Order: sequence, then C-alpha cells, then structure tokens
Amino acid sequence: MTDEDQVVKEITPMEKDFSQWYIDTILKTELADYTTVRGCIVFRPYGYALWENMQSLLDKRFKETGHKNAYFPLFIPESLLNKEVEHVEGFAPEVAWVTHGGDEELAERLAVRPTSETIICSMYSKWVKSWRDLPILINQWANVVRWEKSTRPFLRTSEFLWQEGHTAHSTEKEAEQETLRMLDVYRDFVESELALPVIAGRKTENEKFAGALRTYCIEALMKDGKALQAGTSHNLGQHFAEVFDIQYLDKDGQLKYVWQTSWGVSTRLIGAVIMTHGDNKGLKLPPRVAPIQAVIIPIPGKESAVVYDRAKKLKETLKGAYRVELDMNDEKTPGWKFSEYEMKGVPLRIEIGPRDVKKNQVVLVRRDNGEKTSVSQDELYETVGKLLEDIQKNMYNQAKSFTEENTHTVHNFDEFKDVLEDKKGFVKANWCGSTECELAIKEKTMATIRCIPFEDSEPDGNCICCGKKATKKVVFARAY
RNA sequence: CGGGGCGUAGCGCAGUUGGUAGCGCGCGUGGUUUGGGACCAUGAGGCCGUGGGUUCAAGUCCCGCCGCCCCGACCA
Repeated sequence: MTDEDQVVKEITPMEKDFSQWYIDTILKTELADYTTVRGCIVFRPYGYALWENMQSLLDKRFKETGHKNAYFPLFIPESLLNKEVEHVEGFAPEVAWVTHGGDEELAERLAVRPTSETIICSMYSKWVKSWRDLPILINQWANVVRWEKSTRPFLRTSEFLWQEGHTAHSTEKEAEQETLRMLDVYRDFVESELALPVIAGRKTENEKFAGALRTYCIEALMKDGKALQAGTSHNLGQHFAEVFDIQYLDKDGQLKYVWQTSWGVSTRLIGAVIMTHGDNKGLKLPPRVAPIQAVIIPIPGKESAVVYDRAKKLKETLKGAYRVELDMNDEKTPGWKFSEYEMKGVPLRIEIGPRDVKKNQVVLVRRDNGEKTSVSQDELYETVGKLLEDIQKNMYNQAKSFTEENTHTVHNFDEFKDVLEDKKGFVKANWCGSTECELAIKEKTMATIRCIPFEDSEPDGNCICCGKKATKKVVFARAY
C-alpha cells in the first residue's frame, strides 16, 4: 500500500488547496463546526479538550510566575473604551455594541470586550494606592469579540477564547522585564508543549498593539509558508496609567504612575498546531496536549472475548499515566479505526489481536512517522512513555527543520520578491527602520515585518526598499 | 468592503429541451464479518435558502432578498 492509497478521502490534499485542507481537517476531525452565527464556531468536545490541555499547561506556568486568575466583565462602557485614544482607534472598527437592555435603550452603549485593558485599568486605579500594592499580577481566561470582516476557524473568528495577563509595576524596568518574561513563557510553552518552533522578537511601530509602548511576539511558520503570530506581550508604558489615573504613593512620598504590561495567547494556537504538524491524513497532535495520547484498538478475530479482555487490562495499566482510550465499538472494522484515529492525530496506536495475545505482545504504531513496532505487554507502560516523548521531540524537530529550510536571507528587492513567490516562508532582509519602506514593501508584496528578531538582527547591508543604510535585519513574511 | 463560488435528505452531490426528486456516504433493523475506511437484506428520511414573476406546469427560466464558504483590503 502506498501513501497515496492511505490518504483520507474526505480531506482535500494540502498541495491542491491548503485552505480547503485546513477546513476539511477541522470539520472531519470534529475539532469545531460552523454555527448559524456568522464568523462563530463551536469548539466541539475534541477541540475543546485540546484547548483545555493547553490552558492547564499555560495556567500552571502563569501560577509559577506569580500570577493569579480573576474575571472582569464582558461589557465595557463606551466612555471607558474611549479613554486611550490610540487604543480606541485601533479597535473601533471591530467592536460589537450593546445598545438595548430588553426594550429600553441604554443611556450609554456597552462594548462587548475586544480586549480588557480599559475595564481592568479602571479597576486598577481603584486598587492601587501605595507602592505596597504593587506589582499587580493578574491573568484572565475569557472570551472576546472582534467583529471581523473575514473569518477562519481558530485563526480569526468573531468570538474567540484566550487569556490576557494584565500587570502593573512600580518601575519601567520591572514592566519591561515582565513583558519579556511572559513572552519567554509563551515561547517555552509553544516549543515544548505544542512542538512549534518560533522566532521571538519585537514588533515594529506599525505592527504594535494599539496603545502599547512596545510589543513583542512569537511568530511561527505554517506548512503553506505563511507566518502566524502565536503570541504577543506588550509593554504598555504609562499610557493607560495616565488616562485611567493609576497612581501610587512611592517610598519617597511622590505620587507616581504605574508601568503596565499585557500579554495574550488565544485559541488561534489550535490553528497553529493544525497547520504546523498536519498532513494529508489529517491532524498530528503533539502528545503533551493531545486529548487522546494513545488509542487501543482490539482486533477481535474468532476469540474476541479474550482479546477484549486483554485490551481492557492494557487500558487499566496505562490509564493512570496517559490519556488513553480503548475503542470497543463493534460496528467499525479495525481498518476503519486506524484511519479514523490517524485523521484525529492521536500520537500512538496500540493494536492487540489474537496473534498478539498468543505472543503476549502488542503492536505500536506512531502517527508522526508511521513506524510500527511490536513490544511485550509487560514493557508497554514504559514503552508508551518513551515513545510519546520521542514523538513530541520528533515533531518539534521536523517543524524546526521545516522552518529553517523555509527561512531565507536576501540582500535586494528582486531577490526578496523571488523568494516570496517561489519559496514563501520567512525572509530575512535589511531594513532602514522607516514605516514608509515597511508599508511600501507590504503594498508591493503583501509581506509584512513579522518581527525584529532578538537574535541575528544586525544589519549587513542596505535597506532592500530605499537602499539607505539599514538599521536592522528583520523577518518578513506573508502572514495570516 | 471588493472579486469569485455555493444554497436540493444529517453530510457530499446529480437533476438533460421546464412535466411533479434521485445517487453515494451516513442513520434504523436483522444477519454474516473484523490484522488498513467489510458485506448482504430491509427501512426511515425532502416546503429543492427565501419572496415575487413567467407558464397549463418551475429544483430547472427571470428579478429581488437572505445566508454561507473561498480569495483579497483591515486585524489575535
């Protein structure tokens, strides 16, 4: 049997139409479904379980870095939202408004939060009085609404789930450290749990968060060669503190404004996992977050009772340590199940049939590389652990190689255009630092500056756009 | 908001010059099967997106509306 024959028929091959592959994969694997509400999806149990796993791993990291969870209102009075000028201007076009309560028109419109800086700052101004009240380290798990013109499941939906951290500090230095620390938490999380290699760096003035002093981000490369912003962390400076009047009395008796940060990742990460690891059979989920890490598929044969019995015992052995499922459905053939769980991206398949029962073994098949091995049932517990770890590593390495192979350095505009057309991916190029050049390049090529990377951003030539002396070497890409 | 596409059974689709709706998958029931998406038998399931028009007759032709998807412009 060739690879071609194995391809799941219901999923459009990614070479043919990547976008359709993405949609087909999501729908067929039951991660999500479209609803009657424009731009809004349902997170079906399998997709929600994936998000819950991401949540708990992230939440653990937030707690470890001293943050506490809280929950702020969904509604933001218009007057609050309007306080920070740059912020409103950034979000105004995509805010959903509540104008009525029942039949009665509200005295003041309420925005459905597109992000919570304003409502949170309004509370911080109440809570912060003294240097002793700082820092405030709060995180919120929430849904937000942005009235997007065009939507795609997970990547851009009218309503999405995310977390937003909001902190307040007494010094600029501390705020900057927090901003960078949380970016690094994100980097570590996506690399070690989601197996997504990323480029970390700073956003340009043009690309930064509305109202921020500086924005940092991690950028990942998808299999179609487009970049995806996987997480952002903002140093808000004192912009919000000034308009929301968040002041504290310092040790020296002076009234001072706090320095703030905010940072977030969203369910978009699910999209990143799909588009980084998936193939024409469907999903490939990293073991650390896969809702099902291993599936046991019994092959009943003539002595089905014995096989089923042994399969149940195997599940008992594994279930304390791994997210394992036993598929006892008698209506589907084993072959059907093989394809189904491969499509669903389950990292490891455990087959047990009459032959295995006789030999006291099981057959293990890896989703990441298709490798098939037999192992004694006595060693199953340890072997599963080792394999899951190995799959996780291998998935990261594969994605890493892909990203490296699709990262190109160019030194003039023609080369830049050629690479974008032929090879796509990340393109490193010298840039003079002007917004004019950044926009001109975007106009001509649809590529944006994804970030000014922390590593390897020393210029080694002239700006590919205007030809003047470059100040930075930055990462360009066409992005989602 | 521009360009394109699509609305017919749960899903995917077919439906000829207009003549009163069909296929595949899925679903129910009974049985045989089960090591890479099994098979036989037998069932259930439709206001053909919506409003108007043409016609003896509209899924089909004409006009409007609504919705959804894709690709762009703008954004996690």
